[in-house]
Amino acid sequence: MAEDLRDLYYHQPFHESSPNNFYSNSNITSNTYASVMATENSSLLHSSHMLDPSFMSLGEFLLQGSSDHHHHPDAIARAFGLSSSVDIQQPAAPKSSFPLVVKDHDQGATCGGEIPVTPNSSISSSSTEAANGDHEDTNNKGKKDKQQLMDTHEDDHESPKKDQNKSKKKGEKKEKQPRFAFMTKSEVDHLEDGYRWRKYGQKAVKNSPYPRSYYRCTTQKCPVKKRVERSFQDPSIVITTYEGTHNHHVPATLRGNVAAGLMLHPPMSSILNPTGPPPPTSLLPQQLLAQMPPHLYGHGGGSGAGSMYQQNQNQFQQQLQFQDYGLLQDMVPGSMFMKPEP
DNA sequence: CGGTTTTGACCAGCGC
DNA sequence: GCGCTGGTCAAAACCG
Repeated sequence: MAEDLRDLYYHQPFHESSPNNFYSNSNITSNTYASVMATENSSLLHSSHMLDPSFMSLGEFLLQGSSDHHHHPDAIARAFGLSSSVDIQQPAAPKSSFPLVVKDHDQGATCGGEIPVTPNSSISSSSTEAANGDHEDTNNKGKKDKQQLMDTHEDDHESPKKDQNKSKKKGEKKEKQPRFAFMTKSEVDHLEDGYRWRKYGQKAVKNSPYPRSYYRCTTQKCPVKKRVERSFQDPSIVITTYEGTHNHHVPATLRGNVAAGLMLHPPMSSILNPTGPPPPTSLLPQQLLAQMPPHLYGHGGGSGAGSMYQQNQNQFQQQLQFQDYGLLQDMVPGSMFMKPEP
């Protein structure tokens, strides 16, 4: 069953469209969607609902009523490695479409981002690897092992690369890091999440004009990495994959900004409670912001620069002048898909 | 000048 | 064994 689920999840087709200048960090689109696509080692995966082919959108998930204990909000926090609970309300979101996209903030009409799915369709390209979990599960399994080993070596400081590789034991298995991916409708690839990231690689993606970028948390000894790539079938969609759990708090220098950003960002509030008052601050832990795809709470910038965040914040404020954030009314099924343990 | 990004090279795993 | 691919390294370039 898990395999079926993964198959469904991993074979999300995307609309084909022409590339755009997704490298531009200067623009924030009017559309920002966020969706969680997959996670490993997540307690959420035990929910029988996740086995429903219709799946559940992030919005649905987040907003699942407390009556459904399978989807207690705490599970979300747990999924993100958090501890705080969230008061979540039931959305009136359709369940028909798939994959699901949570509309973050948007100018209303252009709530595209809804990605129709053909059950038998498949994504052959690794450009969708983040969404294509069997890729990650198979191809990356060994690579992740290597990766972790290399990471640990990094901490040791810094023997030549070849020595690092030589010193690796083949049999050693890397501990599986919790991982989750998000689909985001955004022109900005790398979005501010409160943590500082350093780009350490970029690779061309097979069958895609868009490269995949590799980032590592700059905090010492923090193992968290993330990959950012753009869907080649819908270039407006960014797929962000987080791997690992931060072993530290959000960098202090960014906290204020992030927190401030939160206050200014209706999207998150709307997601949690579309019609009601802003949620209590306790509902928006920094960790949640940091661990969640940045897009869920608005736009962020590149690799953790405060200036970038400031820039985005300004842009967001500009958006505020024109937008009505009626998030959940327009919410379409999103893509919070929890990838079950194999 | 320190931190970040870019980018070509390198390596391991996998399929054939 | 070979080629392909994804992931990472690390020197150079870039930037504030």
